Amino acid sequence: MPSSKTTLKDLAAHLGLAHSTVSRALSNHDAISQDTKDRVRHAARQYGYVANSGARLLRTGHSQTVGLLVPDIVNEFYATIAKNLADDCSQRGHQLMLLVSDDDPQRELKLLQALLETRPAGVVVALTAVPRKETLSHLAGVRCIQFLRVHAKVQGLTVGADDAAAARMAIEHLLSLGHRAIGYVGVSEALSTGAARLRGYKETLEEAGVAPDPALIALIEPSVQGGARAAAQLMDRSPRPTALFLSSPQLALGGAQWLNAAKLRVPGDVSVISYGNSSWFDLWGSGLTAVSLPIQELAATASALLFRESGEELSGQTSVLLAPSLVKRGSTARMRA
Amino acid sequence: MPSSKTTLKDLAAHLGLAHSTVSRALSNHDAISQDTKDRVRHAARQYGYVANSGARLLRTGHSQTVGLLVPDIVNEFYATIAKNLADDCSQRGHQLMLLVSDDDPQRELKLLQALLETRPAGVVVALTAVPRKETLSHLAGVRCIQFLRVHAKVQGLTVGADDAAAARMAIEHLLSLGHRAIGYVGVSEALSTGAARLRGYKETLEEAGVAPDPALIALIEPSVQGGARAAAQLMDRSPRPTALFLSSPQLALGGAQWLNAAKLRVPGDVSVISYGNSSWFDLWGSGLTAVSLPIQELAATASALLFRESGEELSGQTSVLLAPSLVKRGSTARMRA
DNA sequence: TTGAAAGCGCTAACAG
DNA sequence: CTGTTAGCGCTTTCAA
Repeated sequence: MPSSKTTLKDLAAHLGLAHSTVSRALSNHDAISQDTKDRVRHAARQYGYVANSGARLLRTGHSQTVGLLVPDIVNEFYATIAKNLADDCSQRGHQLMLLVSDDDPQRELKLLQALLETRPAGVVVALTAVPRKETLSHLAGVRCIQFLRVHAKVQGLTVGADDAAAARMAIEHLLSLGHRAIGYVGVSEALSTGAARLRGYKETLEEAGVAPDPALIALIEPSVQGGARAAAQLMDRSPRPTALFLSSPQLALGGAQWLNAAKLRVPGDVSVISYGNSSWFDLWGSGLTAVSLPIQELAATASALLFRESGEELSGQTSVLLAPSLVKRGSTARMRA
Repeated sequence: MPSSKTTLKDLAAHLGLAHSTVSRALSNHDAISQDTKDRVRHAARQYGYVANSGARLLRTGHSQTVGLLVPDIVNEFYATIAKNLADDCSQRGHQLMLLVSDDDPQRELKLLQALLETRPAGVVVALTAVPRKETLSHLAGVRCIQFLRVHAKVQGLTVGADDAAAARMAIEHLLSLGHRAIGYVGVSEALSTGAARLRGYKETLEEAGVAPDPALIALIEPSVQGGARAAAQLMDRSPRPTALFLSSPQLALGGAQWLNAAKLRVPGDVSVISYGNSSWFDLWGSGLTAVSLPIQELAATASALLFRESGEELSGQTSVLLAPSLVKRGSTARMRA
């Protein structure tokens, strides 16, 4: 009669063993005879024994739980890190707790508190722009990897993309095609990613002798709707920008939808370049030129760092910054005279 | 000195209270004075007290953990149910454990076993095509909602789309445009979804007096690469099919990429219709016609059912089947004479 | 190679 | 309204 109510003691009683012996057999302890292990495992299977992780946690003081805190799991970036973490967890016998903050600092705090109750082995986080103070202090007590978004106040390792370099790459590409009136659609500077991209945009323009025009900069929440609204705002001006840098895949999606709806021709009426990767980038028109992130590699790196042996110490505050690359497709072209 | 090593007893000692009183204060028990609650909460905050969920689980016998078992979290369907579940969990003070099977039955079993160790409140699953027997028996002991994919052997509620009706809708659309040689790209019949869609395809053709041609049916693993390969296989035949039904968004992505690469014109050379929803469907060419799922509604329903009060009993084996709808875009056209 | 025993931190029944 | 007490199931010494 299989039942998850069976305990170690039940098994032990059935087998005429001490429950400590059963425990050792199940955890494959050296000092247990193969015969005993076999008998125990058979009985466990027969009874449908399922260990109680609570008892283990209580005894050992820590769990095999790993947390992943992200603003949005539908976003391909975060889904990819989730996939990688899940893979590594299942290989190593860890569990993955998913915390979705929806970019709400209060919710983020609540989720993190609940995670800490499990005494997790570690956590990978992409924090909200302005986290609660308690969130930060909670994070100080855990092994923590920051993914993409980086807060200076959080210690631990950091895995991200070189966002400033990415923006620079995008703008240099547009400049090389003769564009000067380049619109920027981005997210709040409160986000490390938003700040870095905007900085890259401005600096690159300035170095080329083009003064950044505040009217060509639209900062907005990182949603599809936001992208559409920002594109509308920029393209409805006159004179129009001749090129657009959409600084995230979400924003790019909204922008692309709006451009389609507005019947603007790309790159005829406006060149468009995006940041990031999405499956649809090579499907839209003649392809959407983009500065691509090594997203898979970023995710794999974050996961590997989380699970690294404490032997291979990296200095207290280390950051891995991966370089983006330009993928030219059909949406950018030389500016018409 | 905040530290998550502080226990209830520490707090109690500091406050000169019994630890049971502290416990009650923290869980907002009725029979505790407001003053005591305030003092306790203040002290807890001050000491950075974090409860030990293991001790609670050990004592109560159940956790607030909810599991989500899916084959692939990058897939938008599953990411959406994850988002919905995460939302509801955080509202109700539950935790979300993410189990990604990668469509591997053995891994699926391992993940489920680990989940059961937490004595979860429930689980939402999209099982592999042929799960291990133990997986099924484990599921019998938990509150379980099947999402999209349905196994007859698993009891509990079921939330899915009417896949047969969806395929029928797609094929009827193509038939009405004059197509007869309609290729089908789908997944294994071992999956309930794969079987239902193929059945809808065949039956609809037969009812229209068209004998399904086995050479026009490509069953393949549900990946982007699979979609590309299947499209190639079907379109390289001669005579070519004049229309293609791509029976999942993943397959559609692969198919679209292959058609682009092969420089086939859509709908000029071939009409294409897909199943499901993806952000890029209206961005590809003049738009990809699709039979759309109420994906958000499905996810919300599954989550709501999981959290339903046991009061609102639904009969033992109930299934919610939501209807798809046809979204006409530019990729389907009347067959050329 | 196995057994005996202690105790992790919490909740809840019972007592006051 | 608060205190006392027992015990959840497990791991891990220490003994044998």
